Amino acid sequence: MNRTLTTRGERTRERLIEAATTVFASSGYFEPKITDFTAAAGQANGTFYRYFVSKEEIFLEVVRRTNARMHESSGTGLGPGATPMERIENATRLYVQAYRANAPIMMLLEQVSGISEEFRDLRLSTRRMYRSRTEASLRRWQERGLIDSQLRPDYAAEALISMVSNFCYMWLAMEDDHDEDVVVDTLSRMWAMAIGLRVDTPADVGRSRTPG
Amino acid sequence: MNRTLTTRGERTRERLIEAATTVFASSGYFEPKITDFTAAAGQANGTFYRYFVSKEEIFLEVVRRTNARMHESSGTGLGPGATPMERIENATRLYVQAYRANAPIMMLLEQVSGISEEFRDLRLSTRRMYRSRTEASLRRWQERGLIDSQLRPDYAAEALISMVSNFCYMWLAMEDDHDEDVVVDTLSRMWAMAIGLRVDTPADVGRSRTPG
Amino acid sequence: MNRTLTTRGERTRERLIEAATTVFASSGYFEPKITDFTAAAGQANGTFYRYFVSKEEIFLEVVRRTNARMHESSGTGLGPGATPMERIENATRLYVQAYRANAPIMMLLEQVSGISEEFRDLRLSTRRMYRSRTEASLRRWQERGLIDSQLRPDYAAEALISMVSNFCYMWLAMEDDHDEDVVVDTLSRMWAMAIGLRVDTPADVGRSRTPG
Amino acid sequence: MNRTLTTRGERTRERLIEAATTVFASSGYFEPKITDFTAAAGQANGTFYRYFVSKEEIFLEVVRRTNARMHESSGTGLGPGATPMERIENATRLYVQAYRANAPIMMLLEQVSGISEEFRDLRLSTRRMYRSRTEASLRRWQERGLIDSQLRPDYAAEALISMVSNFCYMWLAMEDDHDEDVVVDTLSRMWAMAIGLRVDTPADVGRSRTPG
DNA sequence: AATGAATGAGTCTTCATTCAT
DNA sequence: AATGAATGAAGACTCATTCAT
Repeated sequence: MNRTLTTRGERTRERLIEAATTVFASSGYFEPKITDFTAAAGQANGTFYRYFVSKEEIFLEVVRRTNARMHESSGTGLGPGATPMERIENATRLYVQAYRANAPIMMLLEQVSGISEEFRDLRLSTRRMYRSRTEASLRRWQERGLIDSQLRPDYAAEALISMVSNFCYMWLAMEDDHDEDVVVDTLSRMWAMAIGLRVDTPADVGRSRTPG
Repeated sequence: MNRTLTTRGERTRERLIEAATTVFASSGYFEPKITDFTAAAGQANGTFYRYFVSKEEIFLEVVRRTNARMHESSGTGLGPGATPMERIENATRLYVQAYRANAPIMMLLEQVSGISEEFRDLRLSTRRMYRSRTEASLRRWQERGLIDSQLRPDYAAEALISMVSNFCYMWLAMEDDHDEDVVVDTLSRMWAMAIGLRVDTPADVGRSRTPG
Repeated sequence: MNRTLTTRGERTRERLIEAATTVFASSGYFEPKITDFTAAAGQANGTFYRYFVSKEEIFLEVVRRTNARMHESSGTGLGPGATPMERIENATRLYVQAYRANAPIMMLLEQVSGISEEFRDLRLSTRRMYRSRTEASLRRWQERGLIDSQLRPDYAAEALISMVSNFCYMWLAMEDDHDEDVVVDTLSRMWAMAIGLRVDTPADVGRSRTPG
Repeated sequence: MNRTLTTRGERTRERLIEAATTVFASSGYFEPKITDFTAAAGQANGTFYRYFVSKEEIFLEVVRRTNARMHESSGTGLGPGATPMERIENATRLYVQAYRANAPIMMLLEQVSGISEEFRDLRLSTRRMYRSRTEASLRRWQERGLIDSQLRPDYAAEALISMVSNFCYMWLAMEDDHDEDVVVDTLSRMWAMAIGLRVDTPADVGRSRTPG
């Protein structure tokens, strides 16, 4: 296979990737046949093999692009003076929005992550990014005494990412009809409280009943 | 197909299900062929069709049994005097243990839940049970003023189940090497804190540093 | 296989044949599986092989009985003084009625006669009987100068049997809605005329227009 | 499946049909497997499915072509001045010859006409053509007073076609050794006489012996 | 570079037949 | 004699991949 593509070749390859994204999104990973991609791209079946060696390969390309979009969306955009609560809310909203925007492929990746090392790594790549950022924040906030010092940042980060990502997954996969603002508020609040960050609560909750 | 099986037939069917459980657990849903099940059960290939019409059907049976085991394991066994914290810890431990015990099939179900309504429903069945129990508890505790009254119990329950179940999934799917006790302690603690339940914390955490 | 059957065995065998007759009649020769016969007879599948070695064998038995019924129905019942026309009408009516009564199997036999020597012979057995009777009648009538002397009795007999039998076949196979009396009258009249037998016709028909 | 075929594809399809015609003719409808067609056409087994979805479909195509040939052969080619007797003889000869030329498939069609609506319709298509032509002729001749006015043209046409077609079928199916000229003469003569058309007969036949 | 025809290995599925009870 | 479970050969069909144009 010739590795250097002409402009025309580049365009054909691009079309195939776009077609595959659509096809994967609507039919999952297993159902589509090679010819579904070429048909959707308006190409002959033999053409596929000029650019990809297998369904797996084109899927990897599709996922890589989705991952890239997820990464792009995760920049905080907050100044250095932002409070932890602001950061949590901002990160949660960005995650929820990015997940929704890329839901079909993200969910697909979730499902196929069990079938090979390579898929698992791809699925982990985005998660690891969120997890390590979260862990770093937790450490910083623990050092500053802002949150529960007893939590292990690594475990806690994993748990928080689980909460948010799996909530989104179930929400979108199972077609539950949630309101985005309520979702973001609830997840942010629980996130903050789970790590012992001070959150505005009615004075009478919990603590007041068990006066020191 | 004769629906009433003899003892011998019952035993053969049972063997096939057990074999399929093993095969699914180690090879996933898509890789196994019908003959893999019959070979593992020491039966001729045609025998499969006496008891099942397709791979999907035997998988459903395998999952139903796994779900049943998950349900069985979820009884709390705690007396009426147990505190919320005790209940959370107990439930978390039971869930983590049940998940570990049935990990291969639970994870598989996670992965195939996208390929058909029926699989999705089966995957939801266990989740729904946990979610509704959780939601009921949250309502009760809110009524008694023990936890944050601002949280919507339905969203919060979904978030908590997400946190626990997806933590387990990632832990076991990605072969992270966690310690069960730390997992249970961390998840229980975060669960409790996330809902505003009073948790033993060092007196200086959070609240004291950010005085109103 | 034990050849001498007990009374019970005899009954089972009989049930299988009856069931097979029904099944063949409604589903043709190729569609039915061995288990269809046993199921229809209320017997276990293995039982079939105690009495028959194959579907072909039970079919032969079914056809033999049908053939026997066709043979029984073909006796004329007319006295020695009957006229040729009376004999033709009687024979035609008996044939048509017998064919109708045994239509499903007769038609089936028609269809399977191409698949083996044995089936062909069975199909020919009834036809041969009718043909040789017809041929004999034609010869007799030719000797008596009652009919066209130029016709070869063998060919003519074949043609007449073809006319009647195939008319019945198409009638019943294609679900044309004919009236039995009209069928019998038309076939009898044409039969008689075809062999030059004097038939009552309006004086002006044919002959009168082309006076010698 | 791409519906527009290239020249190469067209040729392959054509080869398969020709091969199938041969295979069906010599082995009947049920015996041949898909691979028999492809092997006979020098093609790989998968190739079959590029052009046909099933054995039934290729059989239908084979029969359609045979029917087309039967239709083509049925043009009389006689001028407007031809006598009814000439027309009957001509039509009979053409039918007998066409039947012989396409005997294997015609006989096969006869046999499979019982297994599906579609086959039955195809089998009826040729028959219907002959029957309606015959019926039309009979009506015309009745109007002109040339033949028996008591016969119902529809029943009579059916009977005549039965006589000719089933004679041919038995002749060729059962491998009787008939002489084509005798067959045509006999059938034509009987056809004519059956409808009361004046036929050259020895003056002493029938009528004279049984004086009113 | 693109096409679409051809290939054939890999599976599923049926069902006549045998076997153990 | 009867049962129904088990067997496995036979054949259909799919589809990734190669090939000729």
